[in-house]
Amino acid sequence: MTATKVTLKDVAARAGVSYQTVSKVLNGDMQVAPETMERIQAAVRELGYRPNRIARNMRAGRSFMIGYSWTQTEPGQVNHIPDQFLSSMVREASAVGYYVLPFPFQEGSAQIDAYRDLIRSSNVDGFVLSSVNYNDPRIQFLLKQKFPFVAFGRSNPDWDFAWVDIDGAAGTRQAIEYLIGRGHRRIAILAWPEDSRVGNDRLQGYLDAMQAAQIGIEPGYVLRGEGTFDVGRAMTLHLLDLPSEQRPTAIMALNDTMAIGAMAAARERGLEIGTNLAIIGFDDAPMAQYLFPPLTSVRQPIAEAGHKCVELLVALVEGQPVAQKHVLLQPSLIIRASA
Amino acid sequence: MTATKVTLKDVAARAGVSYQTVSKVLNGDMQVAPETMERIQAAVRELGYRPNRIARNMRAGRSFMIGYSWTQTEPGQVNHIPDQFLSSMVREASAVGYYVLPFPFQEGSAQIDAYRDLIRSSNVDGFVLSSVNYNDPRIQFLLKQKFPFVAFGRSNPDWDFAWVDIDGAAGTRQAIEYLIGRGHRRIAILAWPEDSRVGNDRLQGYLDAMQAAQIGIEPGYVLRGEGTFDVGRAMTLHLLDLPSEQRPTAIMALNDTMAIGAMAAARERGLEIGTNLAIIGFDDAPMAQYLFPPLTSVRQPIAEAGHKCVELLVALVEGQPVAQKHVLLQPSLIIRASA
DNA sequence: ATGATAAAGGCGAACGTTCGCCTAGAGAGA
DNA sequence: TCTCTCTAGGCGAACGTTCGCCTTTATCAT
Repeated sequence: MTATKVTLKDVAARAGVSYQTVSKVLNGDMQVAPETMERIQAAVRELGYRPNRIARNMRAGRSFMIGYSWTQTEPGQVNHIPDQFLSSMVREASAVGYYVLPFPFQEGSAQIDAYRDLIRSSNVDGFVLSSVNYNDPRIQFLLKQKFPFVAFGRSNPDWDFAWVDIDGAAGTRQAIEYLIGRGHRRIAILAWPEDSRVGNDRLQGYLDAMQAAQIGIEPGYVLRGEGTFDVGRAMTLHLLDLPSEQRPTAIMALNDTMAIGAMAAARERGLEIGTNLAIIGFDDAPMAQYLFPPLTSVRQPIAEAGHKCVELLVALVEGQPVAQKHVLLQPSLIIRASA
Repeated sequence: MTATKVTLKDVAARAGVSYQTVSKVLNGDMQVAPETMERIQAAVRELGYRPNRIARNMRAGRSFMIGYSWTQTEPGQVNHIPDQFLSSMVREASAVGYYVLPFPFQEGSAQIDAYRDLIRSSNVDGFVLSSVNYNDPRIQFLLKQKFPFVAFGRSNPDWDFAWVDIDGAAGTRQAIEYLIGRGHRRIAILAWPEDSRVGNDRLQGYLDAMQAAQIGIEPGYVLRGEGTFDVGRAMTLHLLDLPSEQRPTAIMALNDTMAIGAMAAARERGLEIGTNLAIIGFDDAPMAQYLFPPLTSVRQPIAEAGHKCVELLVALVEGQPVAQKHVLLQPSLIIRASA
């Protein structure tokens, strides 16, 4: 209705009280006569008053914003995770009166500068970090600054900070146990470079499951490389070209993109996936269900992770006691036709 | 270094001038002696001063934020578009001194309430809308409020507002012309319900290309339904079960998800995709290249669209003259093995 | 010498809140 | 009647900027 901004003073004038009184009444900080209350509420309604968030934040010395920088998916890479994670954070943040402020991911020292700038300009009350790894400089920096943050993912064990993570080892273990239960013994794994914390975590699940089943780890079955289609395909071709008595009967990849590369390789070698060769991925990308055959994969509770990150961060920011600073969520194996 | 917030007054005290002078100097609004300039800059550097954005926005009566509500991808749907679009907006906004404020998409009247609230609370200076359709209530509302916004997508032709869109008709036309050039005459199209503006736009390209080639439109070749895998598969099964002299030799789908459904159907009928049956999708989802066979698809310049939306919106917000209120971007056909 | 002009910088006010303290009046106990 | 207490609400200040206007001093032409 009114084009111009409605302020507390406008409401106060209409209700016949001082504007500070309106503020207090709306915030429940003051007892007033029922009749006054009614007048104030009517004025608010009629004018369509909403508190000016900027002024409120100014006064509070806070911004009620959560900074979040995310690695954009490189074009051509299949990655639905960031999208889902952000979406879930936005929903949860909105529910508790916060907003998520996404800012561009940057490489090198510019990255820390971006975080520093946001802190100094009072733009955010805290951060959620994703794609964390060993020795993450952002964690180091924020710890030193004593600035509130929550990491989605673990880092160095001796650093003390709040994190939410998905139990990658458990995911892989579940998948490998499933394969073993189906009678597989020669199980290969397409893993990531050693500097990837997530990769090592997921790999550990493989090692654990194999050992628990008393199957020796064949070093030649543990391949490491970047998590791309091409690498997954090349590794699988290598495995399939082993002499037939050494050739694995099942292959697990640490992400779906590699698994899809593995499927392509199997097709090239004329193998029927799911019968001649079992393949399992990790991530349960939306496309997994539409592949031929549909890909068995480990699904991560991404939405819940986003939710937990925000919940934890808000508690930290507001100085509430935090029940548990570490949240480890369990993934689940989605069984389809590929294994 | 300093844990506490550094303000203009701190800088001023150290430089030995009034804090207003510091403000003006930093904003280039004032000439000072070179020596004073040097002292101020040194103080800024040493204290690590950054202007408090909240206070600055308060004074400016603006927030330098762009509101953006996006339909989260339903789990199981393949949609990389929103992710890419948001990422591009964030980058561009950051380059011109703005931030993007994502807020949750809501259904029904709550949706307009969300926009209204953001306006009234002075939270955003403008909006970018995506997933617009005919009679979009958000456009109606924002036009009435005279609040700045840019739509990613067109709506009713008689509404006057700024938009950025991708020329869907041109994309489909290009694909159909390619098919015709390869000798196809019996070309079917898996289209969307009639209430979808985007769907109708893309369909028009099919009609245009067929007419230009003087190929009559076979009504049975134009199928409409939701853009899902199951619908795409069902439609394709229907087409493939036509008597052989009526069976289409090529099928275009208005998105990749339907095209993947079509591929599944073709496989079920024992057809070799790319030789016995040509299939083309739309969107060029990241997975398209990894399908078997890799899917020919129409790629949209999403990043450029995000860029243009922000550019246009910022011009509107700042009252700069806008060269063109309508931007129509051209998609391109990515040819792979499926057609 | 004098007034005009420009350069360098100070000062008060305002943006819209919230917060703490103050006050006018009413009611009540002695 | 006097004081004491409670209630309902007013008032000034402050958050950190930016903006407009004012003051001081030096420079210069007359």
